[in-house]
Amino acid sequence: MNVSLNSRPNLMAVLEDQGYRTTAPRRAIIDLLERKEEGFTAEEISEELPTVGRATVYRTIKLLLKAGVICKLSMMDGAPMYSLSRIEHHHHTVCIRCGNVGEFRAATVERLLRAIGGDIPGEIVGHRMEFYVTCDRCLDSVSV
Amino acid sequence: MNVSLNSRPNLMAVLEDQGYRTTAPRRAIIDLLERKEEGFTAEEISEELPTVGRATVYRTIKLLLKAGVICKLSMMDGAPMYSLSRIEHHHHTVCIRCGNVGEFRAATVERLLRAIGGDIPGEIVGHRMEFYVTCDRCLDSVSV
DNA sequence: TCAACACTTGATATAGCATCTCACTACATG
DNA sequence: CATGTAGTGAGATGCTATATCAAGTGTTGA
Repeated sequence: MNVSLNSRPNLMAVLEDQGYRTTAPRRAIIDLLERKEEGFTAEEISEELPTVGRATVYRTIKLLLKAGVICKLSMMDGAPMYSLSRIEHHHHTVCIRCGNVGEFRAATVERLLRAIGGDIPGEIVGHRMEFYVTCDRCLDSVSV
Repeated sequence: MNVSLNSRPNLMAVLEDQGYRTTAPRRAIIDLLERKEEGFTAEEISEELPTVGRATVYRTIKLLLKAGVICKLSMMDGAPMYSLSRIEHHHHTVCIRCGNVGEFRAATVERLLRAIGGDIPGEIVGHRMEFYVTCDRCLDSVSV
């Protein structure tokens, strides 16, 4: 099913709502992102759009991050990558073989966070949680 | 066995066990780390030991990381920092005001990980989990 | 003991990700 | 459609970290 495409916000509209202008470079970047099914790196976007300056790529990514419509996450070795957000508050799985990014929203996680709040001294102001996996597709390609 | 009296391992001994030589620069770095109560950055170590080359600082940190006696973690903005490991498998709290790093090992977390294993397609090979807090000390200093 | 060899080191260059600078461009509003 | 300003690109710069490589230094074995 193709729910994912429909459930994605219109990224350009999100930026417009924040008072940012619609410009050709931003549109090019966003069009590219909206066609991506997987996670992506900033450098990859920059390479695929040679006419757009790197600074603009990073600037636009930053705007989208602040708007909350994309997420920044890390590969297991710390290399940064980005991914479109499909659901409100979620966490990520990153395949260490193919780089494919998944999202999940387990109620268990939310319960955990509340439970841990009591164990931790001080006030929790944020968290980071990522799971590194070998995805089913990659598991198949290994065993076959 | 290289179990020291307090719960921290003897870092130099850990490296020796892996076949690495005891050298003056390594000893200097490790002595400094063992006196640190809080998290630290590589650059900070390098500045406090001007006679030791940066490369050696990073190399030694990497060895200790591989040996599992220190952890690499991220501040909320992604800036890297390191911390001595005191307990086997744990997670971190990082104070966003003072940078103090805490460790905790909540049984809840381990249960969560197992529970999530079922929800996630593919095979989990690792994870990253950090909590950003304002620690009690900093909360006090704000309210006083 | 000591020489030989392999491990280590430091200075420097380089890599990867990201931001800053600043003159120039082009969007949106009056 | 002129104007003010947000936005842009080229290139410099910053930061964390690693690669290179000649020179230095632990350890081993005779």
